[in-house]
Amino acid sequence: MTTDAVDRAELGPSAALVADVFASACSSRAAFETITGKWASLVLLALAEGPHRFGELRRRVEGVSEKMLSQALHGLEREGLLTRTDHGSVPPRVDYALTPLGDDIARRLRELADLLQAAVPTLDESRAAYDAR
Amino acid sequence: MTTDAVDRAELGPSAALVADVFASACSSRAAFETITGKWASLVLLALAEGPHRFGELRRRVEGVSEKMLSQALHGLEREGLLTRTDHGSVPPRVDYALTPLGDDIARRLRELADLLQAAVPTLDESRAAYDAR
DNA sequence: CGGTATCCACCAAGATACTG
DNA sequence: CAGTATCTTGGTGGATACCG
Repeated sequence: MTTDAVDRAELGPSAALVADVFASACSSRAAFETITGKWASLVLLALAEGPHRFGELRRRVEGVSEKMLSQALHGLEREGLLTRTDHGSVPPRVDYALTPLGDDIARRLRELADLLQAAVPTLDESRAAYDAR
Repeated sequence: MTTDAVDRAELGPSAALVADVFASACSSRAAFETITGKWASLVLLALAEGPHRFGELRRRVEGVSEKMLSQALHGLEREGLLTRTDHGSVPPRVDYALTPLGDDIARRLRELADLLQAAVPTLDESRAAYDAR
């Protein structure tokens, strides 16, 4: 962590923690941006339902391209949120699964998604009202 | 909602819900993308600590430009996650505050951020290990 | 099947300047 | 103070083609 974040450690609601998502240099912020990325978040959500193969993810996450999926997968693997298992067989088989940390995070994302899914009518109304102005 | 999502309603953990974040046409997905946007998520986190003025948010969310902040604010207001209160005074004073739904969402994001902040050592290690390969 | 490589278009986003 | 307007550019992401 940076010393800036240490200095600020007594201020926020996350007082006991040294890290700070608001700090642009903090690695928690970088991880936060990876996770909240357009595709990465949906990949995490998909993997929360169990391990998936590349093609399965491609189909599950509607609209993702191979390139973006590959990129998201690498990013999440880098942050240690998922594991990649290449079975080295022919035809190839590669499984992606969440690590414990990844699973924790995915669960929160799931709650968020559930909240949003339940709020769809409210959301649609707000948007319509805003656009009508 | 799309009929596809209705058809899929009995499959996932969100079985009871008709909406589906995985569906690119579902409004919950649009909201999900707004919320998980780079700046919007940090704005929500900041507002979870109480109402803020424009300038306060600008300072709190390290690295955000006026343009991006303004944009994020409009997006969140559109989704009905925050309210904008213009006091119409001179000098101008405008307050941004979360709606109940916005607050629900922000709380989940806070949990996510806390998880990440606590995991910083793990995160740093994973990243270093991955980059070393 | 599970990707990578390359090219390209577009737009997100920064910088700057200006206004109510 | 609280923004909007305009310009410019770098990176995101789509399409296509190809490889182990």
